[in-house]
Amino acid sequence: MPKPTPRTRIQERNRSVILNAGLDVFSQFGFRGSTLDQIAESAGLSKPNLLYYFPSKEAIHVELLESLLETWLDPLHAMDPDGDPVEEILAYVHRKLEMAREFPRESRLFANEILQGAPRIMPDLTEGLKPLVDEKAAVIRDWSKSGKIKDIDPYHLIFSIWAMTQHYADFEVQVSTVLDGADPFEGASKYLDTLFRSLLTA
Amino acid sequence: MPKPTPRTRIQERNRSVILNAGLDVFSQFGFRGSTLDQIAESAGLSKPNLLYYFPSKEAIHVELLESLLETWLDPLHAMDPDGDPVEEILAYVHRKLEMAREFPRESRLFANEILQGAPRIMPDLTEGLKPLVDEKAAVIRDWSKSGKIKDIDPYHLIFSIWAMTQHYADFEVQVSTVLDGADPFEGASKYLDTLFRSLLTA
DNA sequence: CGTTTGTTTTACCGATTGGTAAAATCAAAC
DNA sequence: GTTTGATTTTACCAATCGGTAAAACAAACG
Repeated sequence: MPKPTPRTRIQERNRSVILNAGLDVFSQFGFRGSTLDQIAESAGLSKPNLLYYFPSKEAIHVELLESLLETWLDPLHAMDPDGDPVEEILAYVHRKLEMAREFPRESRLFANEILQGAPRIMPDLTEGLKPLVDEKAAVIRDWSKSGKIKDIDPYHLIFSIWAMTQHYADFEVQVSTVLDGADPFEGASKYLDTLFRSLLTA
Repeated sequence: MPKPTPRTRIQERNRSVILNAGLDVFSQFGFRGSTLDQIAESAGLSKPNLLYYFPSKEAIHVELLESLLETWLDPLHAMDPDGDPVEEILAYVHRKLEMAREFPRESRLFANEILQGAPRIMPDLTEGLKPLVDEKAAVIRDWSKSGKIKDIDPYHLIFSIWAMTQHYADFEVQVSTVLDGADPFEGASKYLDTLFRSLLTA
């Protein structure tokens, strides 16, 4: 157990304040583009005080990334092989879109990490994400083979769901510039429903 | 004319060497995460020698971004209102996917800039990208109204094309981890063709 | 040759980087 | 209310940051 549970309330509170500030900064500038001073100011603490709660800049980043990936894969985990194929896949789409709306910073943190070559999260990708995707891809393939949905590549289906839902979080600046004030997620939800429904059932 | 054409061959060659190195570094680490020393080493030049050809780190970044956006919007520009709607849209998809394969660094450079809030390219977004998207969205809307394609939100259609094609460049590490060696673009081309064809014609 | 122009290197600068030492302060238990 | 441990601040450090000055070098040209 390398991370003993925080003892006091102050530790609990300050650690979460720091992680929240770190999420703000890392999600915008990536690991190398972020500074401890930025995070400290955003957290309302002094820099040495940050380092009283975390041993290093990297420790904050790693803790954010690791707690992220679990949450990130939950919706995919929830895809039920025994449910109705079309509704299961569409439910996954909507859950993923909802996460992009609720946790845009987490989405951008992940995007930054992947853009930089996943130096800190690669092991979790091969040992956590890949097996899960393989498992769910097999489920989707079975649905295709048994004629319950159209015959499509399950991997690219999953990629396309990731790409389109995360796009609304990661490229929010661009999206809202083009839409000029309108709420992107409203329209996105309807559009994605139509898109994937027509793909799976046509 | 703030940028006089380079006079000598050495200038022409070194400027392009520097821009190429800058593209390597900036596309991976973003503006703030990149250093002049990194770019200099990647270019095989000394840092002061870099600054002989470019006045600052930012100047390299800006020049990369500006020359990028033109190229980036070309495929959308090429969408012909008088062509066959389905084929025009699909041609756009394939052109965009081809660009993601040929110019993944440019895609990641752009992604980094947007992730960081588009601090250096926002004007070009509102003055260049938005009007073009509005124009093409109107074209697509006309196609919908006249029954040539199904009734869909043209803005979200365009977003989805961007998201899915650029995903293969921006998230290349993740994609190739999951696919484990297979060429992503082969399957992506077929999948995207099926996806958008069924959306537009079903 | 010498001169001029273009190019590269050496040496350096102040500011900021991630991180540390240790004193000062605070909080809670005794 | 004092003692003990948790917390915060002050002062600092070596390394790296973006950038500059100026000398050294190279090339073209008369």
